[in-house]
Amino acid sequence: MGLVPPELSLDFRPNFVPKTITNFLREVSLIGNVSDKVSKLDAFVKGLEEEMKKIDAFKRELPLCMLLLNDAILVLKEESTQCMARNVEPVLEEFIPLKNKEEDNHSEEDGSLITTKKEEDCNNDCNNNKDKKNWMSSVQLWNIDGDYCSSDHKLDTKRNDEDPCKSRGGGRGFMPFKANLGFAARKEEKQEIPVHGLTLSTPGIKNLKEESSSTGSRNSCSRAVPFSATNARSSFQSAPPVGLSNHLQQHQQQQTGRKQRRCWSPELHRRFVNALQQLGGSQVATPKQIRDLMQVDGLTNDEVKSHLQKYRLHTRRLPATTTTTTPANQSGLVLGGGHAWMCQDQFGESSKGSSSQSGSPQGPLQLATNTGGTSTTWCESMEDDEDAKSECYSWKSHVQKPSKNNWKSHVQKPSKNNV
DNA sequence: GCACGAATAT
DNA sequence: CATATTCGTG
Repeated sequence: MGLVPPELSLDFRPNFVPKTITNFLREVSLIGNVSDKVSKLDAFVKGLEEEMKKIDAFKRELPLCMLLLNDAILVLKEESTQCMARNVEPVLEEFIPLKNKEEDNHSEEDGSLITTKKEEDCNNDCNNNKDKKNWMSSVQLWNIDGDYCSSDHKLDTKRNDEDPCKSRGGGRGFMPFKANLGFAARKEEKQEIPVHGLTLSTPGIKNLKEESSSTGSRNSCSRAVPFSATNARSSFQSAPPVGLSNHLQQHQQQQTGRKQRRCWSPELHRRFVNALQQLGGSQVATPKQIRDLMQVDGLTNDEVKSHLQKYRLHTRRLPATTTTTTPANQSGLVLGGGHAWMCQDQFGESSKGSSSQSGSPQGPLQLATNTGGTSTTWCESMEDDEDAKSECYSWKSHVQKPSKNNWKSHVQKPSKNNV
C-alpha cells in the first residue's frame, strides 16, 4: 500500500487522469454542442458513481480503485462544471494524456498497478472474485478468533485422540491458543509423524538439551516430534513413536541425561483435572494419587508433580480483578498466557465422591477465552475453597525464609540428590 | 528412602 | 512459558 506510484499519489490528484478518462474527454471535446457535452459528462460521472457504490463494500481492499474512481469523478465533474460555465470548451487539453492508450499494457514498470487500467477494468476488478477473495482473506481479524475457537472447541468436544501435539505444528501441551495468531502460521506445519499424543505419547525422543539449545524452542511438543528438522540432530535416537515403554524411555533418558519433556495434551490434562476432582482439589491431591488416578502409562510422579505445581500456581493467583468469579465460571476452563486450564474441579460440591466421572469424559467444558494476552483470568472457583485450606499454603508462599540457605549449609545432607 | 512443595534450571 | 530437576523437609 505504501507503494502507491506517483501517478496515484494523492498529491497528483489534480493532474492525474486515467487514460480512459482522457480518451473520453477527448471524445467529448469533439462534441460541439455544450449541452451534449455536459450531459455526456454527467452520464459518465453517473456511471462512475454507480461503480463507486458497487465497490464501496470493498473499498478497504481496493483503495486504489476507489481513488481512481474518485479522481475521475472529480475531474469529470469539474470539467462538466467548467463546460457549463464557459459555455464553450477549451480545457480538455489539460487532461490530455502524455501517453497513448496503447502504451497501456507495458509502459511503466509499476504498470502492474492500476495506472494502466481503465475505470472499467478497475470496476471489473472490484467485482472480481479474486479481489473479493483477497479482501476476505485479509479480514482475518475475526478469523483468528474463529479459528481459535473452533479448534478449541474441537479439542474439547472430540478430544479423543491425537491432540495438539500432533495436530499443530508447534503445538504444546495444552491448547496452544496463542500460537496461531495470524502470522505464525507459516511456520513449518510439520505434519510429521503421527505421534500419538494422547496417552502419554511421550513423543519419544529426547532431543532435549542439545536441540533445545540450538533452537531455544520452547514448544515442548514440537521438540518432541521425532523427525522435525530441528530435531534432526538427535536423530541418533529417532524416537519410538508412541507408547514408548517406560523402560525404553528411561534408557534413552540415561543416554541424554535429561528426561524428555512431557507434552500435556488436553486429554492428559483432562485426566489430570479429573483426578484432581476425585481427590478433592488441587490443594489436597498429591502427585502420586493423581498419577494413580490418571492411569496413564508412563506418566511419572515428577511429571504430575510438576504439572500440579503449575496448576496450583495458576489457579491460585486469581487476578485481584476481584469479582468475575461468577458462579458461572465455576466449571469453566480458563486460559492464561496461551494455555488453557480446565479448572473443572469445582469439586467443592458434588464431584468429589462420585466416581462416575472417572472414566467418562467430563462434562461440557466451557471456554473462557481470554485472549487478552494479559495474564490470567483463572477461574478458580473451587480454588476459593481451597484458599481456605491454603493455610498451609500461605506459609509456603511466604517463602521469605532467607535462613533457608543457612540451614542448608548446616544440614548439608550429602545424600541422594547430589548424585 | 519416599513423597512433597518450592525453587531453580532448561 | 511450560516442563524438568534439584533442594530442603517431614
